[in-house]
Amino acid sequence: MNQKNEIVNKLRSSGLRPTKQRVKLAEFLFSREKTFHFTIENLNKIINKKGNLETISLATIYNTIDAFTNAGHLKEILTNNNKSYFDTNISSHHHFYDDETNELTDVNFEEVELIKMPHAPKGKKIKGYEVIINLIKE
Amino acid sequence: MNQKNEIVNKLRSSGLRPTKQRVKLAEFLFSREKTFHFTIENLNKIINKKGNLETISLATIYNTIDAFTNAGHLKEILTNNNKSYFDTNISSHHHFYDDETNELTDVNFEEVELIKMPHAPKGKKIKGYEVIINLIKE
DNA sequence: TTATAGTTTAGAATAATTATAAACTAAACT
DNA sequence: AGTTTAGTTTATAATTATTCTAAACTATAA
Repeated sequence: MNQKNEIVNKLRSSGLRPTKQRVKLAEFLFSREKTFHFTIENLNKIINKKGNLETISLATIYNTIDAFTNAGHLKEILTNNNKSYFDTNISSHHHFYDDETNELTDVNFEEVELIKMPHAPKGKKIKGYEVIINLIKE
Repeated sequence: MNQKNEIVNKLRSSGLRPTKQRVKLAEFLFSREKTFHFTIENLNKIINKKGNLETISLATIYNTIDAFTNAGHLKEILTNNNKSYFDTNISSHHHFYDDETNELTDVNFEEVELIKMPHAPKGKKIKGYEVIINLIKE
């Protein structure tokens, strides 16, 4: 019950009522060692797989993931295949993107090093940066 | 007629028949000084705006942009808003991405310099990389 | 000049996402 | 605890972006 409390607090402190659905999704997403990349389609399949008694509607999955993303608990990943990808690793890090399989893999922040960076346009400042490394078959 | 010949050759040499539609789109996209970012929706609106006599069907715009992209004449841009963006600047370059307005701006390749890069996973090789610099209001 | 293989087209089909509005529920208020 | 209310969930419809289909068309090779 301790982990559940943590989750509930996390939700509360970002202004999200800890509903059954949100708690379930938060537990699923945020109680893991390794980073998790997913699309809504993926997540929906896992959460609502045949035989599961407590299902969550697709609309709620969309709403919840959106809410988690806005609250900064998930990071949206940039791709070019018009599906939204999310990442449970919200710390600054980079990605391999396999152009052939559309697979994403994390690259630790320290594995990439930039030594030159442009100035931000007027009125803006640099919040961070992300490197996407495109892979193809050898 | 000289510019048109260049376009026709460009198409031919990438295995694309220089049809009326392709030539028109290629002229529109590739005869410009400055880089051009667009979505299919944008392009369709411009090409088929009311009163135009030579219109091009939406399906053909999709097909053509796809063909141009595969031929390497356009670059697909990474985003998180489930629409495909294309860039007439195919040279390796990077982007500013304004998290608040979702606006993209080009950053010249030379303005970013990487000195450390991870190894590609087994069986894969690095095809290229792109740096996205996230901006926020100052 | 004809055949053919590639292309265009309108419209249907699909996929991803967002909107709607009724039923439900967590939290606030007696 | 019981009631209210404002936020949430849900099934379903609607919308948006994209891909498919198959018939009509056209650039090119024979």
